[in-house]
Amino acid sequence: MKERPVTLQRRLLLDILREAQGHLDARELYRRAVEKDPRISMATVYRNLHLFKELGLVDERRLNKVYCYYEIKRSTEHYHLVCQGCGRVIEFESPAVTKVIDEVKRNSDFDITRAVLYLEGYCRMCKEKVEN
Amino acid sequence: MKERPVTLQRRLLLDILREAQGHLDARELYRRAVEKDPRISMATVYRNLHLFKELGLVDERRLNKVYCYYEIKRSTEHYHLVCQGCGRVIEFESPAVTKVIDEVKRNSDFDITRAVLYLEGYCRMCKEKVEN
DNA sequence: TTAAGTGCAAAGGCTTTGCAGCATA
DNA sequence: TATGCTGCAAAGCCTTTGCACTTAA
Repeated sequence: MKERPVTLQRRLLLDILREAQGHLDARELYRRAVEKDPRISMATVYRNLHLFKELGLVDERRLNKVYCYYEIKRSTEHYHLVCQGCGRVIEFESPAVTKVIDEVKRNSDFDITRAVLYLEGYCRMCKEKVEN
Repeated sequence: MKERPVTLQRRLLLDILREAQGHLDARELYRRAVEKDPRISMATVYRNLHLFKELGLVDERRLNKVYCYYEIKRSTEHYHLVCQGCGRVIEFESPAVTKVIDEVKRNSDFDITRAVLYLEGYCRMCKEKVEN
């Protein structure tokens, strides 16, 4: 494996991602990073997000938005629920997804490496707003 | 409902989408449209894709790519399998997905309007290439 | 006739890249 | 010291928008 220097910027970005405990987009990650290191640049954010992804440290998710969300990879697989009203993103786990994957594996010649699932809808608050 | 003139461009774009029987991105849709009408512009493609989406005629899918795929809406729900080797996109249906949705509905306060699921992996051909 | 759509070109928004200087190992 | 990273600014891409002209109804 190639040597990768541990720079201050990398440490900072990973710390923020870990602290965030959830999906951040590049812009938000940058915003938080600048608070601690005003000299950090957007290019560094993007370059390191790509690196982290390559190293398997973070997951990149495109929740039907223009930009991506990034989050520290965790041991348990989880999926997302996106509220179309307020944009809130909620995570959930679902053993039933495994069944879907198995079903597809049986019926196709694909080697499945990743399942991307997200559900769109309205959370309780936004649902009520729409009804009134 | 608002009056919507049926323009030549709209007819052409819908025809292409219908013929395609699957996911096209804006660029490819434009490429095919230009063959029949060299004067059509990319702006028209985008404007009409938005319109079709709004009218519920097409579905917009972001299969973890920079751009979106568009496809004519069909009666049966289906999902996508994307090969990370060659980029091929294969559609599949899965009743098991319904179970996942029901599960989430029961466990959350969300009103779910749409499920986005796609699986990534390697098709048989690409799998073999990787192994050799 | 007239409201709506189209083409063109320019601008937007997110992301990538070239390059010179800087930092890690 | 040498390879690799950073900041900056410019460029790339996909998508949207302003405006004058054209078209469907």
